[in-house]
Amino acid sequence: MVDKESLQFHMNLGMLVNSAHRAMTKRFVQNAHESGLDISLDQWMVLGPIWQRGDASQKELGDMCLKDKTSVTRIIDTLEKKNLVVRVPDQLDHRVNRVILTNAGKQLFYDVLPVMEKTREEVKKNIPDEDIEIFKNVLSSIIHNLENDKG
Amino acid sequence: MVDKESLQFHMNLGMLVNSAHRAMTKRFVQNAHESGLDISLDQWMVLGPIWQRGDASQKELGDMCLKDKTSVTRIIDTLEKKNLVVRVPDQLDHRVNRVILTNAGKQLFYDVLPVMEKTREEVKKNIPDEDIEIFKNVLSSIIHNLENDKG
DNA sequence: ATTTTATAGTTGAGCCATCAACTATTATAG
DNA sequence: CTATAATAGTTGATGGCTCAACTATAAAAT
Repeated sequence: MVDKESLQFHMNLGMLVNSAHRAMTKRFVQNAHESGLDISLDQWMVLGPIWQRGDASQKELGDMCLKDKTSVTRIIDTLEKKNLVVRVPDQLDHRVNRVILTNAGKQLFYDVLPVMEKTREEVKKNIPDEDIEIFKNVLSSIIHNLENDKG
Repeated sequence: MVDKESLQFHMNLGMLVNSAHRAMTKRFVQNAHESGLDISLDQWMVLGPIWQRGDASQKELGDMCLKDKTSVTRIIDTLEKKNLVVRVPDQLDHRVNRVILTNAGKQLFYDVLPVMEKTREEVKKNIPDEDIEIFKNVLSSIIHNLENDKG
């Protein structure tokens, strides 16, 4: 229930992005839950690149997901506790872990795909494709504008 | 450092929003820190409506900020610890707290305003105004699409 | 007037983000 | 070869989000 006043107040860019982000995350988790699947959006974000590549170091996962290495460590911790992935020490570089999917992880990945698709459709409902394109471009520009975290 | 591969992977809407959101939050906090101010974006989001109204119940703050009541409770806890706001029991309805700014809270609000403005400019740099408008509209539509949390 | 229901707020648990400090390993400089 | 620097990952602290369960108060139903 978003009344006029709050919406007006929230025409502030940052807050709009914040709210949209939380709404999307929440809906994804709810949809997954309704399908009997227990996974967070962040866990899914990490699972994707592992599936895509077969394996990935935590560093690579951080780059792909634009996530901090600390976050990756803890998400992998959680995924490992749930027996969805395993860490395998890299034989060449002993600093790195290769993260690979277990069979349960692969299964979950396939199960979640339609949930992702459903959520995507709910999110985009009644929004013209050309606006979505502009929307994505603006997001990319913002990320680019803020890229130099330490600059 | 966002390479092509990760960017392509991230053309996924949800992840783009996620990343943009974190980048904006991070930059705001960094800018505040550079000005010697210690405040998070969420604390600022809550401070705004209190300042605007003079006082606000936690319920109202949640509505204005599109935040869960639990989140509001804890953000107010933090703000109270920092002596930026105080909870005053409502005399008419004993269930509600009126939250008001302390002098330190008001001072901080004014101090943060230029930081907010600076951050806003950094975020919007090189993005046409009409694209920003579409961007906001898409965000509003997404929030609207996902509004029925329990529906 | 008494039950029932709704509302405002709090608390605990689980997950994620950031910062800073740390270990271990590899790469580079001298 | 050794000292130094860079890289991959972990840990602890602090802050925030969500869910579910809870307390206290107010409003509605009968």
